[in-house]
Amino acid sequence: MFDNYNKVQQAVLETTLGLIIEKELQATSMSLIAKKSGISTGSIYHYFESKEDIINELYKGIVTFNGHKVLDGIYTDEPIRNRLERAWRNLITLSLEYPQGFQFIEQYSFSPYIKDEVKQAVYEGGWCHPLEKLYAEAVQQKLFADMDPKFMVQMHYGSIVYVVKSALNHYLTISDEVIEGLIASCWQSVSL
Amino acid sequence: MFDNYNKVQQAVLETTLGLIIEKELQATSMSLIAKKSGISTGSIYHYFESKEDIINELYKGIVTFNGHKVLDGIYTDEPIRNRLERAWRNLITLSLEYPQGFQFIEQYSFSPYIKDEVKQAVYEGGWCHPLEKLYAEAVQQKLFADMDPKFMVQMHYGSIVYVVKSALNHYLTISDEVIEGLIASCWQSVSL
Amino acid sequence: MFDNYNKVQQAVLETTLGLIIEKELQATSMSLIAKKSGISTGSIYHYFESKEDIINELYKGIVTFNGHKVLDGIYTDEPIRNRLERAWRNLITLSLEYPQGFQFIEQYSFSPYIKDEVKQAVYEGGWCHPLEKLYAEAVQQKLFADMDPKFMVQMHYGSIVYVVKSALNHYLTISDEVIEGLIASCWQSVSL
Amino acid sequence: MFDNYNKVQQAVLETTLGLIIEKELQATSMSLIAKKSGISTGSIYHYFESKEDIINELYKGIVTFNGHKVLDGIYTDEPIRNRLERAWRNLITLSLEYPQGFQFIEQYSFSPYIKDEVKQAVYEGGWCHPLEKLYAEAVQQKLFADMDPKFMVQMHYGSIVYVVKSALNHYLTISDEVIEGLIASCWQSVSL
DNA sequence: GATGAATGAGCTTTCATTCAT
DNA sequence: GATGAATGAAAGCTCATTCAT
Repeated sequence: MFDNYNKVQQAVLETTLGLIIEKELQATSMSLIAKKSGISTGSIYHYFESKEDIINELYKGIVTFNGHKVLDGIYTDEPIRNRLERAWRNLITLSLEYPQGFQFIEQYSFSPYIKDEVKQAVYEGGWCHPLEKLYAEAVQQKLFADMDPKFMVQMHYGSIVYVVKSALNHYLTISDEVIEGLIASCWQSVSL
Repeated sequence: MFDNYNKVQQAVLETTLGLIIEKELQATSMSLIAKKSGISTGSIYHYFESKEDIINELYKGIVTFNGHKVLDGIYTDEPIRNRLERAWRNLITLSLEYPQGFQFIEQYSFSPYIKDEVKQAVYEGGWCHPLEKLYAEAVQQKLFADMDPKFMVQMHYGSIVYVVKSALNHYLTISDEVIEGLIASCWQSVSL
Repeated sequence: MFDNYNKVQQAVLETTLGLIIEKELQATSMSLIAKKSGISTGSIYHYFESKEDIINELYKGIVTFNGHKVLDGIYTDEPIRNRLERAWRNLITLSLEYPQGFQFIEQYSFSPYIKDEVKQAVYEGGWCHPLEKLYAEAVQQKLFADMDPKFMVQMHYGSIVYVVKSALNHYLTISDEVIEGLIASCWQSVSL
Repeated sequence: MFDNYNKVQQAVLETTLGLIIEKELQATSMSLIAKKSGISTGSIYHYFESKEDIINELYKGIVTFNGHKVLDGIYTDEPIRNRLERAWRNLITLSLEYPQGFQFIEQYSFSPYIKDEVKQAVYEGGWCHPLEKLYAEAVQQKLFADMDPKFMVQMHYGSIVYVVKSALNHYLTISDEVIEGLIASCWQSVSL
């Protein structure tokens, strides 16, 4: 999941992610990360500036990883609908396959612990912009109503996030049928 | 916002909410809450069992408050569409007027710090069930496609949450037009 | 056990004794005493100056009570041996019947928490002096070796205390036979 | 006194012992131990699990130390009387030379703060068993009356403890003569 | 580069005591 | 005389971070 980092950093980031999801940020101490990852605190501080730095790198790493997964296969010459639906399907699959990363982003995208400059990455360096372009195209092709693509992306992203969240919280059960309904509803919600 | 609590508890809950949103849970120490609320730590512990207890009461209080606000004016004999759209409009207004409560629920509904029994309140004691009933009616009246009301509520809730979130993060700007578009999209997304 | 005190004081002293033996002095808080005794903290402070005062009164009260019990029936015109053995038997019975008072004195007679002036009560206001007089008589009657009565009292008191202590700690089992052996050994240890 | 421990642990244990005797357990705070021992609280918690752990290790350490001192020179082929009297003399010397350890055991051997498993050490890992064997031999050799060796050990231990205690409390003065009288009385008390 | 013992500020929580009612 | 809410200093303990080895 953290391909841009060296082995030590990967071990730290993966261990930290697991601990934060399992126990909460405040219960995830450096010494616990050290013990679970097998890296001494001294070494952790050699590769990361601080605990805050680890969390922020984690955030960046997950957003980057998610971006690649979501955008996988959307730069084709197929019709927009196929490509857009593929993106949303990618997002659903990703969230269910990597629930820790999904939960982490959900839980900490509002947190003051994540620096504002890093947060921008979610919106600007992530998959938002490419998707917004797809929406803009759909508007141009008169497929979608003339609304701000940014707005539509957030709206649909929210739909998906909450259905997945409910599934992870065991409030809903996700089936193929549900996924199809979700994707169809997204499309229909803004169709002309 | 916390009408069921006495004055001391209200002061503590309101102060805590403000601090958590401003600084993060882990940076919100009891002594800071005491100093800012003007209640001594001893008194805080007279009214709350622990820090965890404060956070959980905060959660419960906000969910209850939000529930009343969202459901305000939906038990009329108007057509379903009016009542459902009123509920969503209530939610949007509420989230923009009380952004701290909104952010808190968003950030901590996944947190292990909130006890599972308290989390259930969100789904079961909150506004979800009444809204699900409205959706079930709409399905029966052939207004909506035959999908699980729980699923539809979550989907639409997610749409609204993410649009509001983007606005609070200054990624989007919300106008009346945006709100109308959002509500219309929700309705259209599952309409037959 | 605390006949010289009023009802409120008695309730406080008895509750405190029970709690200290069960939980330790440091785990016996004023609020716990208040809750268990049914007396409010305010009232406790009306009748006692401080927590330290309660403990010291407790000490005095137990020592006084024990003194009466031990000396019961020794001011007769029977031979010294009968009277002395009766005193020791009284002590054994007392310790087994009121183990909490016994333990408390054992545990706290060294404690800096008990004021020095109060501690003197054990030696001087308690049963030590009367017993020392009996020993002095026994020395005079050439029953006992010519040793300091104070020394002999402490020596025999120690014997009894440790046998009782071992019984309370379940290291020894006390039977009538054991008690007879103990008393006989005390007598024999200093006999001429 | 605490040879099995490293330097930091020794400093902590010795400082703690001194403070507890001087001020009482509840007045001996971790920060006071840290300040007086020159070890930071963090380090103390690196070497001990908790305050309770320190106290229990203290207890174990003293009991072990005392055991060696008391049993020193009793495994010879001299007559029993010499060896037994040497043991008691060792105990008296020890208690007067290391009064803090002596007082600590006296004061806290009843305390719930000391775990039951640790308390057993006093009776079973300490010097009691070896001494009980000596007594059993003395019984077999018809030197002593046929009584439970455990009982006799406790009885004599109590005699010594209380004479020493009285001396430390300045109620008695200990001289060589007193010590001789004490040892002789112990022997005589159960002699046939 | 790697280690983990050492630090001490700061955490949550308790508790003896006071005092308005 | 009785109450118990209120106080805040101080308790035991944790933990991000440093640095000698």
